[in-house]
Formats: sequence, structure tokens, C-alpha cells
Amino acid sequence: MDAPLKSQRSTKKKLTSVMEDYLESIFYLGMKKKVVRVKDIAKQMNVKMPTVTSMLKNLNAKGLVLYKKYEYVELTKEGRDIGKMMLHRHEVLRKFLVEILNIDYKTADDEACKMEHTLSSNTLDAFSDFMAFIQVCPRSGSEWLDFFQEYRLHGCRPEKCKERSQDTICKIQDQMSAMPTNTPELKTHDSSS
Amino acid sequence: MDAPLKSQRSTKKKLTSVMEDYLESIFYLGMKKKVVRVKDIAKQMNVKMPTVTSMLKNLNAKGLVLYKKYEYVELTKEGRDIGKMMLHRHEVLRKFLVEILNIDYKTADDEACKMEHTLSSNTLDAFSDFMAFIQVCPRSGSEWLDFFQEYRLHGCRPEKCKERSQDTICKIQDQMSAMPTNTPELKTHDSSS
DNA sequence: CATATAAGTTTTAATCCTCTAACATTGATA
DNA sequence: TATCAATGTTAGAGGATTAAAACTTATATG
Repeated sequence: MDAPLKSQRSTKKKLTSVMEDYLESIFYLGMKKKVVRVKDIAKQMNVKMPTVTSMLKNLNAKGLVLYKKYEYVELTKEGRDIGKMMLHRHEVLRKFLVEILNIDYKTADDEACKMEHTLSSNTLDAFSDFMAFIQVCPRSGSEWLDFFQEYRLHGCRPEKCKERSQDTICKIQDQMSAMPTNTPELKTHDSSS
Repeated sequence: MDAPLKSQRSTKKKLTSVMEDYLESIFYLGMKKKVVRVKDIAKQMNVKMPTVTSMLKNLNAKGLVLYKKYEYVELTKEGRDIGKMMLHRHEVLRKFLVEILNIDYKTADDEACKMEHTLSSNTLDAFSDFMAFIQVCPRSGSEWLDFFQEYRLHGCRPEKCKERSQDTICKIQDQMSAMPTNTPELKTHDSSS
């Protein structure tokens, strides 16, 4: 008697992050391979084929892929939309990690993959805007990012970031190094999202 | 006959991210509550008490907590180190999300909690350094972050970021908006880390 | 066509984390 | 001390994801 005619069709809604990964991988493979096979997905996802088979049944039941035994795999409209979104998120994050934080590509790609499920759209947008801003704002730009790399390598030595006295700069720097773990409120865990 | 005298003691090593969460929560509660109880952990972790009990047995077997039926919970040296590290990671990430990206506290806290398990130490350090750099580099600083918020709210309008012609700025801006999803190599999934 | 090899599936099981329901202990209070 | 409420534990179960082993189907080639 609860929630009578709610779930419009299939077992739908509530995807796990693993399911999202599968959709992203299938979408990605579909873009570069014409046909997508169980074997390809297994390789992309770093799992064995039986794992893929059972997940495909799952996603098929949810109306996200079209799956029939021994045939190629295809995404439905809905599955494609989700896969595409996940790939886009992935790319935004990787771009941030590579271009702003200067993380090496492989690592950035791995970590983007993990971050992409946890971040809200708002946060994602903020990352994206931040990157754009850095390109746009004349006070920063690529030159400025170079200073950041310099700073990481050689510590407090921003002679090149002029416009302020060395004194001020290095005082702040010392402050940061000694920064204590100040531990404000830690919110409760949340299984949502 | 495999790996004879390897695992120094207990079932140790290979923590799941959930285990890390528990250690972080216990560490956090220990800092503000004198004694840590099952009930507190359950509340902090948003799970039921039996879940906590079984996890405590688990962590106890791994030598990360000192746990005896009906008694208060304490961390071992090793458990405390891990808990402290996780809390530190949590705080670095939340700080980044709040101070740089201007995400609201609650959301930032949630998302930091998820990110803290997946990012490598190197990436974490990069986040941390980046924040410090923004404080230190005279070309950026808090004024500059205000420009970012301005930019997010009103789009391409960095009159305040002088030193470059409006034309150049808005050309770049248009470029970014139209930015396609260019999809370079997507690396394989990796269950490591 | 015959059959070997590559690809895919089924079955069964393991691990991890969680829950509900029922039972046990502790501590305070009447 | 008897008892109640709060706290904690056990037992049993289930969902999610994974793999190993054995079996099935598809396909290419002699």
C-alpha cells in the first residue's frame, strides 16, 4: 500500500557508483569502437567477464542498456545520457587536476574517476568555472600557474610574483607551515547522494 | 605454506574506506568527548549500533582499536594515526571546497568525506599547496578569490582584474563556453589505491 | 563440414557492510 | 534491592560486487 504507482517502469532509479562507472565505460567504448563487447567492458573496468555479464543483466533490468545474450551491448537513451554525463564530469576533474594542480595524467585520470561519483553538480560546476576563471582573469593566467609550480618546487620564493614585499610573503608562508589541525565541526556521515 | 611469517600480527593491513571512516569518526569523537561510545559512533557514522559493534570487532582484530564488550572504545597508536590522517585530509579538502570554490559548508563537508579516501597523498599535498600558494602569491590572495565569485555570478565581467584588454578576456571566455567534450584517452579502471 | 579457439554465460561462493529483532548489561532511581 | 530506561550485543539475513570453474555459443580456418 506504500507508494502505489511510483516507479514509472523497470526497477529503475538509484544507481550505485559502480553502475555509473559501467555506463561511463560503455559510453566511452561506444565512441571509439563501433560495437561494444563484454570483453571490452571487462578490460576497461578491470573486472572479469562474468562480472560484466551480471551487471549487464542488472542495467538491462533498469532500462539503461539493451542486452541480449551473446550480442553486442548498447545503451538506451537514458543510459547514454548518464554515461555521457559521467564522462564529462570525469574530464572536468581530470582537467583540473592536470592543468591546475599539475598532477600527472595517469594519476589524475584515476583520481578523477573516483571523484566523479561523489561530487554534486554544483561543485563540479565550481571546478569548471574556476578553471575558466584562471584562464580569463588577467591577474592569473598560465604565467601564474607557472609560479605555482615554482612555489611547489622551491617553497617560499615568489620573487616573480612581485607587488608585495618579501617580508609579508614569508610571514604568511611560515604561518601556513605551522598551521595546526584546528578541527571545527565534523558533520555526520551521510549515505545520500 | 604461502607467505610464512609475513603479516606481523593480527589480520592487519588493507583497510577499506569504510574502516577509515570509522577510525576518523572515533578519532574525532575522542577529541571532543573524553569517552567514545558505540552510540556516538553510530550517530556520527549514520548507521545502527549493531553495525558499529561488528565493525569494532573487525578493527579490534586488526589492532586498530581497543574494544571489549560493553566498554568504551579507544584507538591504538596505529588506529589513532590513521584516524588523524583521515581527519586532516578531510579538513584540507573541505577547506579547499569552502575557501577556494566557495561551496557551502555542509556540502563541502559531505564531499570532502568522500574524496578523502580516494585521493593519493600527492594529490592531497597539491591541494594543500595550492591553497597556501593562493594566500602567498601577491598576484592572487583573497581579493582575487572575490573576483572569482564575481565572475561566477556575473560571467565575463572582470573589470576589476585590470591589466589586460576586455577584448582578449571575452574572446577567451567565449571559447570556453563553446568548449566541446573532446574526450582524450580514458584510462582503464583501477581497483588499487 | 569439422573442429579448435575466442567470447560469453551459469552456477556457486566469498567479502563487505548493513539491517531488524531479540536478548543482555549497566546505571540510576525509587 | 528491584526495576526501568538506556545502551550494547548476538543471531540471522540480505544487497552489492566480485571471481573461479565449468559449460555454451560463435567464428574462423583447414
